[in-house]
Amino acid sequence: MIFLSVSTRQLMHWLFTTEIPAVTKRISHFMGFFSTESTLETQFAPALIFNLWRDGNRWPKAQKHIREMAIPCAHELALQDSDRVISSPHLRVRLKSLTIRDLRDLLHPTKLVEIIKELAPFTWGILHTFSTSPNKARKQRKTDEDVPMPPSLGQPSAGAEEDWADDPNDDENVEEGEASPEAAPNHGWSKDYPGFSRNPVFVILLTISMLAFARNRATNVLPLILGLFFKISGTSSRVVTMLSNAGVCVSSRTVERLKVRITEDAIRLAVELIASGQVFFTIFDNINIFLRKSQQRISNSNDMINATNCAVVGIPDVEQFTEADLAEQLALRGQRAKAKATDILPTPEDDRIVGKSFVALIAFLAAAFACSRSAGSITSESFIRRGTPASYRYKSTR
DNA sequence: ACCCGGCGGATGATAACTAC
DNA sequence: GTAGTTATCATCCGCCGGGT
Repeated sequence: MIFLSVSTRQLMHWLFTTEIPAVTKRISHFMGFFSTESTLETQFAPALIFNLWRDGNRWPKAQKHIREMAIPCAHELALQDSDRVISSPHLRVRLKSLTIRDLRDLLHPTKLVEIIKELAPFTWGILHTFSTSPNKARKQRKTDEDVPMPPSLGQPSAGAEEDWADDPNDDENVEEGEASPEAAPNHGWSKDYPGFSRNPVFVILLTISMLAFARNRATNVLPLILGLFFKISGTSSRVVTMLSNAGVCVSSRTVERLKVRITEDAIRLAVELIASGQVFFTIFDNINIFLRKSQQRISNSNDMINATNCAVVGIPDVEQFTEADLAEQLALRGQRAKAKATDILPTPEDDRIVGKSFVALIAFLAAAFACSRSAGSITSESFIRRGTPASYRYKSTR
């Protein structure tokens, strides 16, 4: 190099652009990846060069420019992440074909965390570094008490996205923490992020969801769940509109459509159960919801929703009615008018059964509670299916 | 190319607030 | 005290554009 009086730049440019076979062979070897080697620097020679360039003690002024070189690569990685996220079938919900079963499956945000983490590892890593790196107070506390912090904090290097701590594998914390932070029974995530008042995993999940929803409105899993949650929590339409514009949730109108859809599905399930021949019972329940004061000057009127809720509950372990029972059943029709108080008077036998049922109910609740503490969910054997067959509005005047 | 999901805006009602 | 403006709500409608 000195003998020929060429600059390093000229030499490097020639090395990586020449067509001379003896040189290209060596350069290809230099650019190759050798997975059997132990360290990255021996696996991939450019990594060795890059790490030498990153020596801030030797070339402090160059560091700024070397980092800037990585920015276009970061953009490419972000675009790849984004493409994967918006084209994933797991993250899109089609309202028209949504069923209650689908919706129940969706209400497990832990699954979403795993899906998005896999689809967008780079973006997740960047946001993780952004949100979980210790702030001034935590750094101070760490030096004072030597509190163990999650790994990967405080090293925002380009390779940091791979080595952050595994996600807390707790079932409902993301959902619970979002729905009712005070009532959440176990803050499982807080042991992974000591000192944090919010679960960073949920924040990152929501961030990526918002970004993807802004780019492609069909990537709507989390916005749909959150929209439903906001709506049924009584959030005002202005707030929902604002959150919808920010990409947090779908519009109020879309939540209305979702409600229509799952109501249709609920009715379908109820009809299915009734038509199946299984023994069932129904519960009717009136609900009266105050909406707003609609008139005060002439009359005192309120707008209310007055609806009747109907639950159809199947009883699995009861013998089905047969045709032979039909005559007996039909003979009962109209007999209620002749009923007397003594017909429904509890007998000692009833008292005994109610007592046993009560004990059994307590036992079931205790078992369900224990189950929910260990497995994170209650699986009930009863088939409760609900529908809202009729709802109507009228103005009540008092 | 076409379907339809989702969005923005309209609608129609009244209470509450504000400027004059 | 009056007139005008703003806020609020559920629901309806037309249209854009993503996805098949």
